[in-house]
Amino acid sequence: MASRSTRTPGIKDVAALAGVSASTASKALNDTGQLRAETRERVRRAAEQLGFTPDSRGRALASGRSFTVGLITTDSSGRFSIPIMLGAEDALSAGKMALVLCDTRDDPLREQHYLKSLVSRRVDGIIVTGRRTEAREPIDVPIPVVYAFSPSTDPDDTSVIVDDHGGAASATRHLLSLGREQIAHVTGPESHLSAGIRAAATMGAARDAFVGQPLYGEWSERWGRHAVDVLLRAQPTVDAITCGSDQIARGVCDRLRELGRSVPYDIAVTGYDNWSVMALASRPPLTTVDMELEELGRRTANLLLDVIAGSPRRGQLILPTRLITRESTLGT
Amino acid sequence: MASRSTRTPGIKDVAALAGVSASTASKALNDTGQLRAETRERVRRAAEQLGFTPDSRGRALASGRSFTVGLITTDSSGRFSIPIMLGAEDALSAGKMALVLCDTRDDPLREQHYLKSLVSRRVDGIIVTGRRTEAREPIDVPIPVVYAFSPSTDPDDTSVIVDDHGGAASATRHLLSLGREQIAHVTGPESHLSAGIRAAATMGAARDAFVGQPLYGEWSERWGRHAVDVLLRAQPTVDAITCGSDQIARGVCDRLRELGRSVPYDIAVTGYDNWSVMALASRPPLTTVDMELEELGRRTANLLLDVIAGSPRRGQLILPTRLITRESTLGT
DNA sequence: GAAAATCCGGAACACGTTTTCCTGGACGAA
DNA sequence: TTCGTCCAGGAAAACGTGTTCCGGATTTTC
Repeated sequence: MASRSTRTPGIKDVAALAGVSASTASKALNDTGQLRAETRERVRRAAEQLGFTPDSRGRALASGRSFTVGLITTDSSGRFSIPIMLGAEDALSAGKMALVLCDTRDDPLREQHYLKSLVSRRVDGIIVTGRRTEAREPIDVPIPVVYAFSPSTDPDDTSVIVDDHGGAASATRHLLSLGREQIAHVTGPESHLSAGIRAAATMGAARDAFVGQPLYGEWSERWGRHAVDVLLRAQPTVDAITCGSDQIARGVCDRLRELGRSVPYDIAVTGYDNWSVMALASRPPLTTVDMELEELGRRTANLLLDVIAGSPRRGQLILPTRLITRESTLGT
Repeated sequence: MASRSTRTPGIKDVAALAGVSASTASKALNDTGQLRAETRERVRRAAEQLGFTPDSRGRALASGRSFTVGLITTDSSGRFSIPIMLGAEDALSAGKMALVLCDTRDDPLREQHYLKSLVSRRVDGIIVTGRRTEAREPIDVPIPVVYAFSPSTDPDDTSVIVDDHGGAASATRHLLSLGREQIAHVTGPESHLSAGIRAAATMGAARDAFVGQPLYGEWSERWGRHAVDVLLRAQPTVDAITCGSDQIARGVCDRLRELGRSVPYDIAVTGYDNWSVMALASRPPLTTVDMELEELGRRTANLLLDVIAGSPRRGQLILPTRLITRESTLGT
């Protein structure tokens, strides 16, 4: 009875079983065209009986779209790319789109290779993301592109980025609202854009309450611990420390505890990133700024879908952060 | 001169420019068939001039393959899935395959949805991975499948897993070789397969040197800290602690330091996972077991490629771990 | 110089679907 | 009865590539 071997059934098999033509079967299954309800139902039953699944390669060819988008990340082992990726994947799968993953490992050659591959697959769009907030060179492809987290250097490109300034400012305002009057800032390398922006935002929001200069170092717990020593020597009366990352903040908390300073009663501490393994494991748990990267990924994907659908939205979309308050800044 | 608008050029455009037929152009570009070298070169130049990129949808349709594999993960935010994913992507991209990402978020409904989508895309194969080492129900698709990290409950399926027993044993043997004579074990929930296996392996390798019973708790720094108190009360002369995870080990180290016990001189400590943010940030840095998950991802992908190519390799492939020695077990 | 072998390239088809166009029939209205 | 309208469904083209087959052209061989 099996026509050939047990090949996966095509629409023609369904059509044959239902006693109609392939085109009629297509219309029946896609709820298009003019068909009798009875015919539609018959085709539908035939499809179910055969376990028919439409071959999207054929569909892609016919529709001119591939229902696939590519995600190019320079470094997906980084903890920023991953939530973005997941958010994008979530939003895309809701729209029946698939996401193909391309990790360039920061290698321009690999990036070229992936771009060719994506163009060759006639991907409907591309999301480009990076591990730093610095703007990056745009990619050159005849396909809609949206940049996430790292914007394109071309302001006419579509980019979705985090409001780093607002995030840092919100942490500082939170400390001010708790009555803190001497706020210091410990962060990563001065050469990193995000470190500079967060430092500037902190100083801007703290105004007279800011003490000393931002302490630039590296994104590590060790630097956080060391910075405490430096800071207390210069500013012994400091009552709050905002940090450029949760790692630094955790180091700061550890060192303060070792020195017998109570967090938050003597000194309040804030982090940045809401990286749960740091923010929650810290003693005490950290008040921190969540960049809502998964939401950023979702928004990026939806923006890309809009562009694909024909309504391009140029320029930078700046998404707000969210302040998560925990014990490291409890009110006194 | 442009035939229509600035459409992306097809092979027919290349053929027209080179003054040959489409089929000849195909042969020229794929180094197949019988063509004069001069013709080949002419076509090649035409392709380059037009910036021609073959449409892989057409190729997929014609070849019956999609050059795509799906990766189903129950939870890609987990830190185990990510390196596996990256390794797989790396191995696949070398073989001109693309990886489409499906994060089920542990929702059976989403899993079904993704499976349908992958089947519909006529994916060449599927990699299934999970965040626990427990075996999982196999998926039912007419497509080659390889399971990574979480094997299939069907022993005839192809699975690639970590040698958890060997990993834990290697850490213990390492401690024995350093002359440690009273080894304890602190790990996660007893209900977790990996916790049980690692505990059994530790006891088996330590033999008489094992003291007390494995301490089961949770995979957290807090439990590690607490376990130290429990352990020192019962076994005050313990000189080595193997932990079921780096998080636990970090907590253990922290608490020991607070109690004035030196790691490694008084008590040596080992972790598990080589999760850099824990293992390197710990004081002191942790000797730990690296499951080499990226390599596991690569092996999985290559195995899948083999299956796709027609040489199925059934059963479980158990990959070795690697012991990374750091200061937490320095020789005395 | 003719037959055979070799080389080159084109035409046609296959892949699976969607879509456009078209036909045959049913039905209603004049 | 006849014409027009509408509906259900079929035939064919289109998407872009790879592959198979075949004929014409060129070279080789006797």
